[in-house]
Amino acid sequence: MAGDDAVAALAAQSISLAARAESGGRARASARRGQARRRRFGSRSRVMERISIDQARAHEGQQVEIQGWLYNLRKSGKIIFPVIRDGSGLMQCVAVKSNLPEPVFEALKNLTQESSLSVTGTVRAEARAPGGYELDVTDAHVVQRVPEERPYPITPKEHGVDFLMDHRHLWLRSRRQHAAIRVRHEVIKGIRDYFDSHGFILVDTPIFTPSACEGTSTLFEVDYFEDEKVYLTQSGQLYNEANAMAFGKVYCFGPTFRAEKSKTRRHLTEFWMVEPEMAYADLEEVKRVAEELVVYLVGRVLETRQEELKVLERDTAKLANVKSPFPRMSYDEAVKALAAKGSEIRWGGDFGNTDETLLTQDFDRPVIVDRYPAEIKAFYFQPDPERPELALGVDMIAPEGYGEIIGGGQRIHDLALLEKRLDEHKLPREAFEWYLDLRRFGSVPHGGFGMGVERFVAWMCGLEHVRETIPYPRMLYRTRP
RNA sequence: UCCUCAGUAGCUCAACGGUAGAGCAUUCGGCUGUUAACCGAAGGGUUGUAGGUUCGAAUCCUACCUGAGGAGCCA
Repeated sequence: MAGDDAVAALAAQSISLAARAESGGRARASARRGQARRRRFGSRSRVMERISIDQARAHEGQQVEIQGWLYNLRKSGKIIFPVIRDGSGLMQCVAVKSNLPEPVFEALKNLTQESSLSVTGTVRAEARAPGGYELDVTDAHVVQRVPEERPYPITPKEHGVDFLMDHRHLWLRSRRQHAAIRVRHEVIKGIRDYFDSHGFILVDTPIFTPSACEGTSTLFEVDYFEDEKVYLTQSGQLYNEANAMAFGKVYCFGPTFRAEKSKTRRHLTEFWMVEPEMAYADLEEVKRVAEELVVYLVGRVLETRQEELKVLERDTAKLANVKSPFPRMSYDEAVKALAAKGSEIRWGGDFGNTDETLLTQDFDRPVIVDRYPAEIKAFYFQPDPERPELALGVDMIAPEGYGEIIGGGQRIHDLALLEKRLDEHKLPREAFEWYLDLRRFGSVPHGGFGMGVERFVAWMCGLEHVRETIPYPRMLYRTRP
């Protein structure tokens, strides 16, 4: 109620401001103020419903009000077509000069892009309108008119990456960005639904951490109080292991930070990661859950976000192939396959981006690779019992060049072995005492994985770069807006 | 950190050693079914910065700044 009053007051104020700019607009402004006042007292709310554009279908033939922003305006003399967006969709409106009070028609006709306004009118099915419905305008109220001295910078034509990134706060209003963020929303919701319905408990891990998971070179350092240094987390995994020993099956889900000086289409310095961890789980169970999650998420996006994928011009046939079982291979087999394809990889090296693309090019779904050389993996991986030089780690590589979307594996549960590994990696024992406790008090085999949300969403959307999958991307040389 | 490419009107680009131009955006005019509408007109520039070569530099050279793509590293 208080919100409505505030909007009405703002509308009245902005109309009087707009009217001052017109010559002889004083009487009209006063008339408009009268309308705004009647709205405040709700005299019209009984006959007219305020709807969001995505509800238009259910209000065919009815008089409704839409509150939004001017997305585009096409003029043809005495008939104009303002396209309004309200966050839920786009609605083409039709304003005919002969059917409207002169000031209303003139205000609409001269409106600038992204000016905020509310329009009232009748919803009508119309094949010529994008979306299938349009609004025959009977009244309109401009809330704020964007002044022409400084027009909205993002025009309907093309723009470069630098310009769009500098205007990210406005770029989010565009259709493609809207679609990508909605797919992101669906993926995040899907992740939560999957884990919540499979016996997992959300137990979030800290963002400020006292020490590194895997060495300090890729951590952002933060000044804490009294000369203390802390770091922004790059993984919740160590805490996840403690949580799994407390709750059985857990997941954490939040932002993570990597101070890697990576400058590619797959990297952000701040990105979201979901990390499940399961007590009594071995490598095979980790692989099973990872695959089931991915199949579920792809199916869900296809089911609920067809409109968005269409806007993004995503070839959904490629996503429809993503079903169980995923092809699986060992690191050994992967290296052989890559060598046969002409890669320069040698046993013991990690896969480069071109290697990842080569590995997946023969498949229409993600590829699961496991049992990597222990040397190129973190200290906490359980060794393969048959070949101790291998770590029971697993990666899932998405098709179409989207790269590694999941990394995980089985963790060391033996105290002596874990102590040995800490020494080998020259990690300070005292910082890991609490972590070692997990092997002292009822240690069990366990494992889990991490999935990067942005890479997954980029794959779903078919985007060239992960920067469009997060509202405000943080990258090597970009921290604004 | 390294390699490659690019900085010209608010935006996207052209001009490639000889007076800086187009489309979009903005303003004005026209159009009653437009679909990034269309048609006509106007305003809009220290060509990223600093040096250098030249009669003359947006254009050639050097350094720097900014951005993009890639490598390594990673989700």
